[in-house]
Amino acid sequence: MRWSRYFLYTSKEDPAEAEAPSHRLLLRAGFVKQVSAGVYEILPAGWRVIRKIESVIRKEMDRSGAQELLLTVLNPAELWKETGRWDSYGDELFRLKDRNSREYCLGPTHEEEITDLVRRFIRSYRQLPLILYQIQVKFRDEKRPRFGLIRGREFLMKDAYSFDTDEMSAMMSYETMKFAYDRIFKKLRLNVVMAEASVGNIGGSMSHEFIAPTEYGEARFGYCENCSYAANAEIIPLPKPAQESEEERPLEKVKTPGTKTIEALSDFLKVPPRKILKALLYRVKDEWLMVLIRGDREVDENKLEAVLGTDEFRLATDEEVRELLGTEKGFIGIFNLPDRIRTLWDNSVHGVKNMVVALNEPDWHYVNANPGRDFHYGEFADLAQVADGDPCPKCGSPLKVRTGLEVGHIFLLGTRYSEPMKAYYTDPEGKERPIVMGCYGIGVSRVMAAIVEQNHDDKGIKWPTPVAPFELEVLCLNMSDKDMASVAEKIYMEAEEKGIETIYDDREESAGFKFADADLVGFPYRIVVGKKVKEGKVEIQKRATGESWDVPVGEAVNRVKELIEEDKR
RNA sequence: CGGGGCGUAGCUCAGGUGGCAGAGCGUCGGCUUUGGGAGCCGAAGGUCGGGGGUUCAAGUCCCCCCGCCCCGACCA
Repeated sequence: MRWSRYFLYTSKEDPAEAEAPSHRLLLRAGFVKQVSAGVYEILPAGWRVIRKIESVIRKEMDRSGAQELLLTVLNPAELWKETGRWDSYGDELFRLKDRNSREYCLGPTHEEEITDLVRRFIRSYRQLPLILYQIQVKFRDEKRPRFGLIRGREFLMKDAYSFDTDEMSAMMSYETMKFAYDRIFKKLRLNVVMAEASVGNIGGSMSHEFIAPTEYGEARFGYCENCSYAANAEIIPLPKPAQESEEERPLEKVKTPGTKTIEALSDFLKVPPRKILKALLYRVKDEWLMVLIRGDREVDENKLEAVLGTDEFRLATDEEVRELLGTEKGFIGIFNLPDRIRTLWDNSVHGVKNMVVALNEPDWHYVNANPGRDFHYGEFADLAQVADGDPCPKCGSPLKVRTGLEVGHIFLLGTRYSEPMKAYYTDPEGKERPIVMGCYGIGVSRVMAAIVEQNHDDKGIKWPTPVAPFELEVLCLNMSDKDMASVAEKIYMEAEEKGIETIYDDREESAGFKFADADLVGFPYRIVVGKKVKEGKVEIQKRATGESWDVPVGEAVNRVKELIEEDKR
């Protein structure tokens, strides 16, 4: 491909709206174009990357026995009503009506449609197990699309679904997919951690997330370097710590003017945050709940949701705190509580001695409050966000907690969909049984973003060879120099002939301009044709490492071919 | 959905107290230049996000709406 004819237009300046590196670089280097919030066009160079990612996925899915098909984007509402998700999916579902007022949605995922398809063809245990998959555009009307391709409202996804006769067999399908995913991410040169995850709304009994560690990420996960445990932070349990052995000091009431935050109170009293009892008032449906947690801890609202069994809760407003407790936020405590307030004590509070506790009186705190003597614990629960250094639930070593991007997620669904949709098969005894399902997703467009997040520097992208839009760029530094241009042309033709995916920068631009563009767009190898052609030499440069080699003109293409093949192994 | 920021040329942005619509980059034409986003000359390019209002006069002040980004909540 000649760059002078290629639909690839870079920009010298960072786009104003982008912050995350992948968002910024994919826009600036001309891979994608934004249409509206969370909706992107994928331009030719970007599409070449996507197609390579897809082909890696296809190869591994096919190899594991899965069969590709293509479901519809337009889903009839009836199927979604069968599983109850027409209502429970909420505003995230793009809904529309046809000219006859029949209701549809744009598929955000395809459990309903695939289950409908399978129940029409699968009748016998002899037809199972079965794994079907597709690569298709998905629609989710996210409340907050973010970071370009990382969280879009329209995005590409590979979704696979497994169908088995029983839980045991389903587990084997699940394991098969786990191995396939492992191979896929390795081939994509994406560093991922497989983490235990919660099943969430989709339902089911077991789930793992494949998280690519990145600075800009939405998933928090913890992992243990000692025993290789890894899990999404929201499901890592934190036990009650042991009782502190500190001697109990006498209770004291202290004036603490204006100390509305833990930080301010800690500074004022010269007491570490972990010695402060933090109290948060929640509105849960129509009831009140006070959560007590150590001052150095944050509430993980996913854990709170799991404990409460509902997501219908929020923090109380300033007015509600005033009305109910007669105090201000920052001075909420456990004393003189109205009976109708339920309390939940986070495990972290257990055993802490000589705490600072508010008493629902603005500008006053107790210091040296002790359990048993000055107050009594209530119901304990695990509600705290996991932090770096918390103990591994398997072996007790300190965990590392990081952020990342969830690029894949697999679920053992059980009969969550087959049961309500009556997807049954007949077993060898002639009895009807529900098919046991699993589902397996990879965010294809998000994978492209994740690769950029993990492979870039301040100049631009460094595409790993297996997913690069072109493997080689031939860069002619001066198009008006006849010798240079003809050598560059020859090298370009030779590279194409030898099956190297090559882009030839034949644009009439200055050397600096072309180098800067080459770094930005990030093709893994380039052959620079410059002044050294006079000595019969050109320069090979490797984007990932910055290495370069001067080689004779006649050897350059073969040398690059070797390097590329090595990378792809 | 709550909080914050922004919307002016293709892109990045400047335009106190209301008074002729601007710069750099990019584009087009010409000259010159070619190992790290070159230089000079010239040109084209705008419903100032949209609507309403105040005013002799609105990019600027007021009201309503829309869009985009960031934080939080939410999220297979």
